[in-house]
Amino acid sequence: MDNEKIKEIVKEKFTEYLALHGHRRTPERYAILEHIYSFDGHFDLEALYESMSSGDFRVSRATIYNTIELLLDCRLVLKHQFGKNISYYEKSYNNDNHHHLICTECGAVREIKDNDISRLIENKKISRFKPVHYSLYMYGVCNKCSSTKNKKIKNNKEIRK
Amino acid sequence: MDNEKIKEIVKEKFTEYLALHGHRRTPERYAILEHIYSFDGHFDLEALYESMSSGDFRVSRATIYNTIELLLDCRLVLKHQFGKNISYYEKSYNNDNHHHLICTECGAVREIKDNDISRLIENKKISRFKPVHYSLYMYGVCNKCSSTKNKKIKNNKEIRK
DNA sequence: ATGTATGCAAACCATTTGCAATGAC
DNA sequence: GTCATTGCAAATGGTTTGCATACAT
Repeated sequence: MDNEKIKEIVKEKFTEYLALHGHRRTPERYAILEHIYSFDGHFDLEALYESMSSGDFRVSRATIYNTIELLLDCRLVLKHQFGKNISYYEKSYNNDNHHHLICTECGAVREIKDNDISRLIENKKISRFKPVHYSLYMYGVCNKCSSTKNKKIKNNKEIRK
Repeated sequence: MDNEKIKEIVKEKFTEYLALHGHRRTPERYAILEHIYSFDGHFDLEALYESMSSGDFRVSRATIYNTIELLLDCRLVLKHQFGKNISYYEKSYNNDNHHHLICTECGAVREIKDNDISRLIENKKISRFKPVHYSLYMYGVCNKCSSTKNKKIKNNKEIRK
């Protein structure tokens, strides 16, 4: 789908959400949404802040933190915590379901799709719980780190001989 | 399995790990492992610290933070981040694979088992990545919050009429 | 004896909060 | 005009770090 069309739709959805909850439609909030839907992949809020600071609409950190809560609540943005003490986010509208591979050595995050897994999770019926969304994180060692790690352990063994 | 037997096994595994990596076998490290395997469920490190402080073996926060890294590395403990800016942990040996239901309203965390999902994820072949473990978090609304939330939105609508 | 591990306190840093000024309604 | 929202700066709090002391090897 055309990216401009997507932006239009998410803005409409945001407007509906704001109205429903009695929140004001401020230019800051729309600028943040617009900015988030202008690029792909994960981002943290400091990066978003800096990226917007150098752009044409500057907003404060406080406003970014406030607005991201609204965007999470209306499901236009997803939050991830991959292990470090920092939160990452990604747009969620028109962003197909995917799972995350996280390298425990270097922290690299890769995305994969698997419709069988997705379908099974989405169709899971749970008593006394209304599922809204889910995150599947697979931790392991990426190709790049795989050889390095074995070397390290081997070295330790050698040292102790 | 008998819990004392489990403690014995995990201590052995920890010893192997320490030897392999050239780390010392300090009483603090074993006391922390022993303590973690003395109860069920999730815990954060502040709770662990306080729990151990009132017990018979006091360790510093720094040592807890250091030791938990080792226990994560040798896979005797699992780390979770359920959305808040705090990390939770749980023992992983003899702790059957389960998934987490997280209520986005009240933050309550519930565990469920689903062998079909587990099997599908565990058997997934991924190129250029060696999976070690995974976490599946399902976010939604628990029974208790389900009615409360609808009331809230309804009230907002009424107010705006 | 050597140097890793511990304990303490200070530092760090992502996030939250308080408050005066702004502006959406 | 009212009060939610913004921006700034200070506060918070989980986690990390620096360093002197202790102790596993």
